[in-house]
Amino acid sequence: MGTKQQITERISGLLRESKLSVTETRTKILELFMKSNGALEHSDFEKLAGQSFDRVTVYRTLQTFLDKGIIHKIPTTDTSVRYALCKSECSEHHHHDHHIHFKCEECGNTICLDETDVPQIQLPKGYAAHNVEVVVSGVCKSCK
Amino acid sequence: MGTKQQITERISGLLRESKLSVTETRTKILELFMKSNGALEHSDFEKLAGQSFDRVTVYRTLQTFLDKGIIHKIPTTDTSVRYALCKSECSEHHHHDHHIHFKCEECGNTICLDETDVPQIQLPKGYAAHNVEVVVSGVCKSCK
DNA sequence: TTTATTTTGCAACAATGTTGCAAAATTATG
DNA sequence: CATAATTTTGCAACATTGTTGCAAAATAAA
Repeated sequence: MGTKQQITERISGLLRESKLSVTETRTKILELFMKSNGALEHSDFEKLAGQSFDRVTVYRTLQTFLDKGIIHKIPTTDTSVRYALCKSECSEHHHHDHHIHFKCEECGNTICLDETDVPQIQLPKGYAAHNVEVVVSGVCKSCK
Repeated sequence: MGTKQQITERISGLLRESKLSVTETRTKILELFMKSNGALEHSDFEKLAGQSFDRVTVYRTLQTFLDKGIIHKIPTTDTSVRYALCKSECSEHHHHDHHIHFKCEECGNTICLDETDVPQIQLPKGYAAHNVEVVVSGVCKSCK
């Protein structure tokens, strides 16, 4: 993962590429994403290392990251919203989230399985598919 | 779909099978599910034909139906929760929702595609799959 | 360093979901 | 069919989650 220094520089670069000011809140939130390899939800951000950020700021920051293609949402069956970092192929105008998500029933973590292909779905006649979301639930590697 | 009378009887039977009292609220909500072939969200129920039901009653009714395996939830990327009727194979203890969902970007409707197979997903080693949720978004038959 | 722009935090609000409890409706029993 | 036991409903009050406007603070540009 690199040193703290390297990560901070990588984050600054990422923000500048997206034409966003490099601020403390944004840096901390991106750090958290990089540290955790799973998906995060809103509440994970408020109790952030040491200091606490305003709820409103967190909402706006996540929305900004979504708009710029830095993060993406993962579908859930409850009212929570989960976010994960996008891979480099994503950009503001072209989203490319073609990977599946795995939710562990034991630890509750949701992770992106980047190497697993999204299957081709044979839809009935008359339907046009633009995007396919797959969420598999079960037991993950670590909980087995 | 049968006459109004037949539908009412079918609903009563369904409720009694699940050991639930046959009440007006429950009947109306199940009628709405049967009339609409798509998935419904909470707000669809409150403005229900003629009369309006208490929000709390609707929440509790939907939760009860979920518990009994009469309806199931459909994953979304926002905070809304969508519900659809289960097929007959579902029961209180064994859920069998192996069908995919289609969300139309034009009309906003979500429907269950019962005939379309859920694909086999090849997970990385160490992962055990219990359930696979697939939501395809695009343009539906009617909106094309 | 100063100015212009962007971001943050607060307050206030809106929407959504939950809990306890008494009244009403439904079901079970004699 | 009438009454008792049980379940469900609706209200009030509250908790949680998400949104908007605006002035102060932080960041970027000159």
